[in-house]
Amino acid sequence: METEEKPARWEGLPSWLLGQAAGHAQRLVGEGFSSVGARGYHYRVLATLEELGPASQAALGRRSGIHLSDMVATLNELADRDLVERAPDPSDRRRNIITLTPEGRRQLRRLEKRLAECQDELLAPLSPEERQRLTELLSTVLDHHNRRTGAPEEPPH
Amino acid sequence: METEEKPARWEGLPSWLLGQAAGHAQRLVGEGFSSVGARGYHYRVLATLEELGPASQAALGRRSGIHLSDMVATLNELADRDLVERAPDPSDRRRNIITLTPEGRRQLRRLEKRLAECQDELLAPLSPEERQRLTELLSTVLDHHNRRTGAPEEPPH
DNA sequence: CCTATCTCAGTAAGACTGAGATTA
DNA sequence: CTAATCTCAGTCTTACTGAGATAG
Repeated sequence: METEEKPARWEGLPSWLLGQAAGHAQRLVGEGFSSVGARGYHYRVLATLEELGPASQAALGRRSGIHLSDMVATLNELADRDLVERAPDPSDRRRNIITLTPEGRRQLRRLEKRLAECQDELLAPLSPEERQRLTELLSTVLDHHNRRTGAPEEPPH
Repeated sequence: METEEKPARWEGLPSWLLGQAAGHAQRLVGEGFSSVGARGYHYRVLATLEELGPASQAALGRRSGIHLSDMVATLNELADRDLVERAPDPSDRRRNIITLTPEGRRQLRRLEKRLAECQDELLAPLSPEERQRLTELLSTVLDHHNRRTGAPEEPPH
């Protein structure tokens, strides 16, 4: 009964498959994060903050790869929820010093738990060897393009 | 001198790798398309139109997976460039019949050429066997999630 | 009455651009 | 004067939501 639906001509293209798979990944992770009232930028800032310790917004942005202008909005949201504290730096009054609160650290633990669960759900149909293989192939592609498109490194000063 | 930059803790996660790789893919394809004044939706509509022949906006949307509301804007743009023609359907006055113009078909040929070049550039660092393997792994993941998330098929009627 | 079709306005996330104010 | 820091207000793409008008 015509349950047949031939795929559109673009559905076999690697760029399409990547986009679709990334879409599922983002949906899963996004759902996991939003189930505890967060989104991707929140996780990245909290994780960077745990790694660096108290830091300026500019330092957080450089390390996490988030633009300064987005950092402002993200920190507003995190501070509203008391997950970080924003205090002026007495030794350089241009800066804000951002500090992870105990509640922020607990939130980070929750987000990392969700994140791990999502990875597993994302790769559910693959064996451990296949998961490894996929990760390697993606890393190879990524290294190639990050080299020629300017890695997460400092641009011309 | 400290050219070392340890990756952030999330940079090895499959969901992150997928997102980054998809980002490169989208950038490459987007650049290819915009070099001839188009974007992704334009290609998808033109390709669907060539496959279906003249069709209503709703039919195009169902087949191409583009929302009706986005279809309106996309067809406005394509019609402005004389790549499609929009004419009322005399036999059902709710409908518009969309037709591919000769210039639209030429544009589609250009877009498909760009698209093929982009796939090659995207997978440049991989051997033919690796490209095949990556495609298979992605398809496996995709099939899994499309089954449980409602495929591009008709939802509850 | 109910559904299909088309249109318009708005949202969301992530990434990015530009401008301005303040201070080193 | 230059450069760094922070803030605010936009843009862009893809995808989706809701409301309304028209017509079958």
